[in-house]
Amino acid sequence: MPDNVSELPIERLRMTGLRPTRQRVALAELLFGQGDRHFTAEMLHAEAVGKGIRVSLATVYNTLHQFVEAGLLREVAIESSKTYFDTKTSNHFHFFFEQDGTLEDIETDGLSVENLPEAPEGMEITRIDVLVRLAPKRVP
Amino acid sequence: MPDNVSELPIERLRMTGLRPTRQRVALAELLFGQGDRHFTAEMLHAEAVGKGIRVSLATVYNTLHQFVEAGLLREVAIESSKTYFDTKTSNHFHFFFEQDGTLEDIETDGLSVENLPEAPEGMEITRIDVLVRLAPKRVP
DNA sequence: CTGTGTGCAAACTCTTTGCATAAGT
DNA sequence: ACTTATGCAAAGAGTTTGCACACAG
Repeated sequence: MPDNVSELPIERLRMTGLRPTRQRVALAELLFGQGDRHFTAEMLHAEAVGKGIRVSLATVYNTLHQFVEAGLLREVAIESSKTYFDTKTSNHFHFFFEQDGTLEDIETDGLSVENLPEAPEGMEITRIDVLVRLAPKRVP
Repeated sequence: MPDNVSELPIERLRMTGLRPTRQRVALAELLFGQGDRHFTAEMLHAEAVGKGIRVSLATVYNTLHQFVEAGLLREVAIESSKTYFDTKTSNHFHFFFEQDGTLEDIETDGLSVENLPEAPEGMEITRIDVLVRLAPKRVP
């Protein structure tokens, strides 16, 4: 497993035209090695440094934006001072836990928005973001 | 109309327990005098100053947060460095124009999200935010 | 009068940038 | 070699805070 797993991100980067540098490959391995993830630049930087990867916060920011541009990541719209990213780029929705500010994918199969009005003249819909906000149920 | 219109914000503020100071009344008049509005703290501050209202940016920030807490305003979740507020507090959705970063209410009574999964154990849904992202239609 | 609100400037957080150095092809 | 990426520190944007003064009740 450790043999070819490290090759995958390199391919992925090459295909997007990004040079597979040490830092980019390491970050890609962290991000795409496991299941879907939600995180901020600082969270990823801390994780990388914690695992002995030498990378600066500025490079993490640069890399994340490059990944978004390349379609490997997307940003999530929440009202927070921090920017959240998501490794799942296909159209899907999120639970947002207000208590701790974490995100979780909504398993989406049948999910849809009904009775959406027309896009205004000359505009087209590029994406629909749905954020379902959750709080601990208070006992009545 | 110009007679009692200026009284309304005062009532509104009293009911929420906020003292109707000069600045708060002036901001409330700007916000609730017309139809629904979407704006940032800086936008509102600029508008107020432009109309000769003497108020500091810090007070605008404080006031907006107090209004949110009082239920007179709500924040809108978009991925932007700036915080957007909305004078319409009832549940409704938004168009987001990616080109210029502006917001618009979606006029719909029938709009709904279908097949939403259960909230996780012990959690309840506090709100559902839907953001329909629009870009200029490109000619095929 | 008494206590809350305001203004200002400084502090803070998150993010971006400029430039010399390092690394990929 | 040639070009692009990285790291660092400093700058930048947006927002919050602390404290003296002002104002509403």
